[in-house]
Amino acid sequence: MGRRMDMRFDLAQKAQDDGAFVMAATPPAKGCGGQYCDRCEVRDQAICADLDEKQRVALNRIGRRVSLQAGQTVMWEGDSSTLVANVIEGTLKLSTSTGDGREQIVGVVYASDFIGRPFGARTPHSVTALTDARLCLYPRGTFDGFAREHPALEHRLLQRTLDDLDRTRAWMLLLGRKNAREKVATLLLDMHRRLRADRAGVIELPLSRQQIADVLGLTIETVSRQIGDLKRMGVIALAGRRGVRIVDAGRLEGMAEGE
Amino acid sequence: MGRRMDMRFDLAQKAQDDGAFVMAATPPAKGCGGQYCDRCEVRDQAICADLDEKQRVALNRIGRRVSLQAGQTVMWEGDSSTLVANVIEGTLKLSTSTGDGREQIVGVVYASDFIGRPFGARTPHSVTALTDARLCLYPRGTFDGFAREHPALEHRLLQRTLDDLDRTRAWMLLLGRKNAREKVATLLLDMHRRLRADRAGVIELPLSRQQIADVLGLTIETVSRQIGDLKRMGVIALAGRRGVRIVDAGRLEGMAEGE
DNA sequence: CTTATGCATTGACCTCTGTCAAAGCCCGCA
DNA sequence: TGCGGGCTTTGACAGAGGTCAATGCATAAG
Repeated sequence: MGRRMDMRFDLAQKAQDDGAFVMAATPPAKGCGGQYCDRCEVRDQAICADLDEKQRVALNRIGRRVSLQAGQTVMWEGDSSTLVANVIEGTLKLSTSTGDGREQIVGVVYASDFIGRPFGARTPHSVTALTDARLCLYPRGTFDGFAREHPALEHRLLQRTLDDLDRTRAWMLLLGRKNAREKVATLLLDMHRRLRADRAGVIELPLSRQQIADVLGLTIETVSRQIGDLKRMGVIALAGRRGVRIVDAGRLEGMAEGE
Repeated sequence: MGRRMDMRFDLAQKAQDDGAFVMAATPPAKGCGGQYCDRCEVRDQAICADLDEKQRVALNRIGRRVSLQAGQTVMWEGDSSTLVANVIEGTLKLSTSTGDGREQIVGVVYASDFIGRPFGARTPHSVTALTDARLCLYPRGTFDGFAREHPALEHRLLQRTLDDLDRTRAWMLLLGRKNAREKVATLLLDMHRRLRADRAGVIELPLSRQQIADVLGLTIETVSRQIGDLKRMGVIALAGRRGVRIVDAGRLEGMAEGE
């Protein structure tokens, strides 16, 4: 565990520095009269979708756009909860760690997803950008107040949270009861469902091997071996470090279920 | 896996029969004018806490009380979502299974908790009584409508769902990254926090060894060995099959964190 | 109080996954 | 185009936890 732990602390340190830098360097919030929303890429999927023009302008007034680079951390596990946000673009991870540095990724969020902990004092997990990303960021207290006054927003947030909970519980079955082969197969299928493949059918994974291991509760070596096996068996094909093409989806699905 | 699987199917079958029987045998719903709520044991903790008298009467009119015996299942994974409920008394488990019968308990719910999947078509996991229990049961569609018209109720539901999600994600760290000793220690501490100990300091676990294994992603044998070790080390004492007394809480906490 | 039944414990063994260590190979950079 | 560093792969080995099987022991029925 020594090796792994050291690496963790390096990463955490690095991310923290980067994160602090970016947050400080972001221009101050300014009222932007809703013009962002009009051309917002996710406005029909995000929790603000059911707000009318006037409400959206009001919400916009309390938020601001922020850009993140891959690797930057927006929120830290255990910190007091001061920010929430909509993801406009990019992929981020939610993660927790044990005291001795073992990490578990507890969620991966995509464009239009919501992050942060509204109505609560503490952030229960860290949030880190896996790719470059853009957020629509709100101060938590202000957002809470706005949400309480807009049931349509709260309802959307509830729906989203219920869906997250379902997905998270489904992932518990994977963590507790699936073996390495089933875990890797399930993840590849899951990513294939969420990410768009290019014309060659290749998807670009937003996760490194170590991060895949952290999602699946495995080590990087086991992940590497499983992916290698799947490639040798002709079920998937690899394109560089992050590219994957699913060659035999049926067989991969069978493997995900342990057949 | 053969042995385990057979047992699973027996259990599932048995529970299903029992469950069907009880649900059919329950007297039909009748308007009860809110008199149940007045003496409800959980009315200040459940999601109905913030409703006023009139609203509570209206909610009560769409619900009914149901008693369950230990082992009975109220909802099945994958079924269409037709019921939601408040838990008045007792402990229940939420569980999912793989196609070949491996089970994972994805949640344990106690008095005042909410069960079922509002605003969704499918029940994502089964719900089974671990002890005798009493529920305040609502038809899902009717409940959904009521909730949409009562933001105070939806807000409580949101808060509860956010808390559940936090707890569930914390459990993912345990499933993915903790070893058997840490898992068992964590569970015992968690139960000790939730359940009231008698004057001798003994808590009665609502879970059998197999169910503990299903919560922790272990086998019954590993759970048994770990509990045996903790007893031999003098960290806990056992009283019958279900009784546990924590002798050295500090040491147990250390073990839960992997020290 | 005795007995039967099912849950729990214990033991022996094995396998999957983790650990440690050494190459290998992308990919950005010069 | 060549180089360097970090990520990834591969190999050898160890050990935690799973599997199979037998025994022990609460609990409830008689």
